[in-house]
Amino acid sequence: MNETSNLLSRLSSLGIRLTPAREEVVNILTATDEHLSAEDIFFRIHSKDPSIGLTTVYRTLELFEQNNIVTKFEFGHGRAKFELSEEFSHKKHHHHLVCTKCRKIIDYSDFLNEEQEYVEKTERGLENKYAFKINCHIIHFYGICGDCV
Amino acid sequence: MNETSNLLSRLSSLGIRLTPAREEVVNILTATDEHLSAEDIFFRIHSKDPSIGLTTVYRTLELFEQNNIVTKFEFGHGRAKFELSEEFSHKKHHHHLVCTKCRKIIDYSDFLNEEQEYVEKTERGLENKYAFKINCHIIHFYGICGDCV
DNA sequence: CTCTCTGCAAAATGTTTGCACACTC
DNA sequence: GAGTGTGCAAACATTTTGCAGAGAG
Repeated sequence: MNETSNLLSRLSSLGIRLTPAREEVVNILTATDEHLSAEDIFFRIHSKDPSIGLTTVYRTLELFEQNNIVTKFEFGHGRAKFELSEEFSHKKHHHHLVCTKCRKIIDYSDFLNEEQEYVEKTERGLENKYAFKINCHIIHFYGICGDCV
Repeated sequence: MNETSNLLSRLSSLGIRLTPAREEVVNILTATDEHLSAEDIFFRIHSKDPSIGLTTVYRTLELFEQNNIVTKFEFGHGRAKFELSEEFSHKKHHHHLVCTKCRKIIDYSDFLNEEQEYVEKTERGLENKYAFKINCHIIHFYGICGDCV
């Protein structure tokens, strides 16, 4: 079973109907490697099916986010970006490298062993010390990319 | 030399005048351990000096951010939060533990050794592989706090 | 006198909500 | 027929900008 059928069965098991709008959002997020904003997604949908509105895109993304189907990132500069959650994405576990000048975002999947070791240790420790149940983590490195120096 | 005089000399070396509004922003950020939004800062200033406007607070924060005096965080939910950069803060190097239910933010300074090892290795590796000059990193752990279970 | 800093009001931006209609079960 | 999903327009919240005046050097 691939990620997409996995996603579709998750939707139906949650009782979330697969309407045309939702299907398009899934398609777009599945097809891209970029980090898209709600408006980006809306424009791409709009070129295929102009009857679908921006509001629906927002509502779909919120619904998906609350069911852990998509993850919302705020990299700064006020516009949230969305990507499929790891479970439904063909992308590997990754983090983000952000150029603070041109705002380019690079996904990197390097150093996962080191990361995992650090993250596991830290998560356990934080859960104990602060009585948290930790669900996820984000790691962003910020800097200036080669094109911007 | 403490952090505050350090900060003041940085401002003057940058040719940034220490106006009353800017001084108040510095005072408030120095005095607090919380993560304040622009509006939070504005309200605190306003109770001391009602003549200072929200616009000036935004402009001051932007100026400070661009000169690495404050760091802007977007934890989600649309409102940016500001804190003094490490160099000027009495707080230790720390990261954030965020409750996704009540939005509480805990600063933690634990596991810094493990972190440093991981971060140094990763930074060096990323700089080489992606031709970046990395300036900083953020690590956020998200979960549900003890009060919210 | 020039340049910086500011407050105010207005604009811009990104996102959410109210409502009426359409569609599904 | 009840409940879900939708588009549109309006509302909303946060942040930014234009402008004219105040203040510093």
